[in-house]
Amino acid sequence: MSLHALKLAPQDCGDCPIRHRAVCARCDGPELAKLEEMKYYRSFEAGQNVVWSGDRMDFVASVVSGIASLTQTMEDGRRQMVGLLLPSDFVGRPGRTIAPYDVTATTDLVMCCFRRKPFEEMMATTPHVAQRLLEMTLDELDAAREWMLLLGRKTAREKIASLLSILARRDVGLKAKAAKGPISFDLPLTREEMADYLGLTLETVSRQMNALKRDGLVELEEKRRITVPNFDRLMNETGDDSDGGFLS
Amino acid sequence: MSLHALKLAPQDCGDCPIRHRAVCARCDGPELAKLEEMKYYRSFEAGQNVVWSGDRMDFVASVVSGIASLTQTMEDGRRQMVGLLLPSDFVGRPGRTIAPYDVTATTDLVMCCFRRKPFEEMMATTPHVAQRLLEMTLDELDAAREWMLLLGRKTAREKIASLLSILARRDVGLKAKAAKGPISFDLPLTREEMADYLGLTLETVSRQMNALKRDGLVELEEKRRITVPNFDRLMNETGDDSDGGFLS
DNA sequence: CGATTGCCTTGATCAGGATCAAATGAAAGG
DNA sequence: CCTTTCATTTGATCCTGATCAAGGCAATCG
Repeated sequence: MSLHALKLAPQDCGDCPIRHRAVCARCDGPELAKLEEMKYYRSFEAGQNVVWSGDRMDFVASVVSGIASLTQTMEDGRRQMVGLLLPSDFVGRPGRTIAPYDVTATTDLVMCCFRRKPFEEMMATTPHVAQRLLEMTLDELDAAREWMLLLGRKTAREKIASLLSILARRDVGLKAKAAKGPISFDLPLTREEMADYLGLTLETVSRQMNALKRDGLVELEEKRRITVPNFDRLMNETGDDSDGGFLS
Repeated sequence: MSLHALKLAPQDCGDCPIRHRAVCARCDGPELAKLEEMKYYRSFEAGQNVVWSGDRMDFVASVVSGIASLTQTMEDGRRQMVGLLLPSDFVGRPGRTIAPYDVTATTDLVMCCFRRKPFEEMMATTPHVAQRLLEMTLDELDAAREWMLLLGRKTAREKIASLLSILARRDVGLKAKAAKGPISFDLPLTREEMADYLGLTLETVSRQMNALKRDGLVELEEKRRITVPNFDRLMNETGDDSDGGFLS
């Protein structure tokens, strides 16, 4: 029986473009058994809320399948996505009981949960877990800072191109990128969610998507099905360095 | 003899508005001695560069005094600040040798450094240090996400008000905030640095600063000396929830 | 002392996205 | 089949903040 969240070690998926965020990549003795017995699963439908900002959250979890988003909302309704949780990403902060953001299932979602109290106790006695969690958190911090550059300084077109290239990489892997073949994938976000991710309005997202289509940078056969004929040409629109230094 | 970075435990400075980020708040035996013998100090003048993005960085450090900033720059020169390091903040990522950002001394700066290799070794054998570092990193991640909301969704005026209220809190503490008296502090940033922090141009920063002054929300006797007569009125301009849930 | 330099302010104009409004299209339901 | 709903597109207009261009002011230096 598989312990999803715990078995994914980075070295197990060398090609994967996403930084895997297994809770514990290195422990395989009693700690794993302890985690195994405290875990449980929860499923959510697309659009369903997982926790509200301000709620008590007495579990930590990692995403098994599907996508969840973290969003912040201002009183007047302005919204900003601040995190996008992909499979194997971790959510919940040891030591903090109140959720600081809304967590929402963007697609159908399965999470592997651990009650916070025993998880924290285990962390205190198992150095590997704390270290792995630190690594993961540092990766997330780097991603957040990349995102800050996007929000603060990129144009609408660059923002869209950046998001699409992130999703393309995630779905297809760096190998495919190197291969320079066309890349196809499903957009897991609505126009509005994309707008919340990018700090734009949904109208601007729509217009810029169609602009990229007009310019032949992407093909949009079905509104939510994207094909990128030439990844490098898309990258040129992102404003990022050509190498796209994504992983360390 | 003081081990600056290590002696600051959160509970030692209850009033301080800034989340202290001591490397090790809880260890006080052999680990402290080990850290003590591997530490060394480096000083920088205002404006001086500490590391360039892409450089090899074979130390980790914590800020003793002064302010440093982390910035990202695009090829065409657009710049975004992604971190502001205040005293007791930590910089440098265990496990990563290449600096992902430019680190610059914004004011005169003293840092307490540890060579990376021995620091990492110590981390591996001292669970408290990894746990403390995890806490600090999670705090930083929360700050980054707050910052993302600012960059993505706030107006120029709200951005300025937010920055000023952060600085005001830092310099004076929550107690003073509660006391509702006027708050004075020195701006440690130029208009351009503020702009890079906020995702604006320096002209817009200048205009909005003067607008806040005209509206009586701040007083600017000397361009870099700020007085906030009524903190709550400034907070109302930030767009944040009134409570200003700053710490946990 | 005048010249230079760095930082800040101010003004005029422009443009990228936001906003408001309406239409389209596809899927779901009665 | 018609209606409803939701996601998306498209159009017209507006406005915030960017851009371009000068000018002020204080500190520093020759």
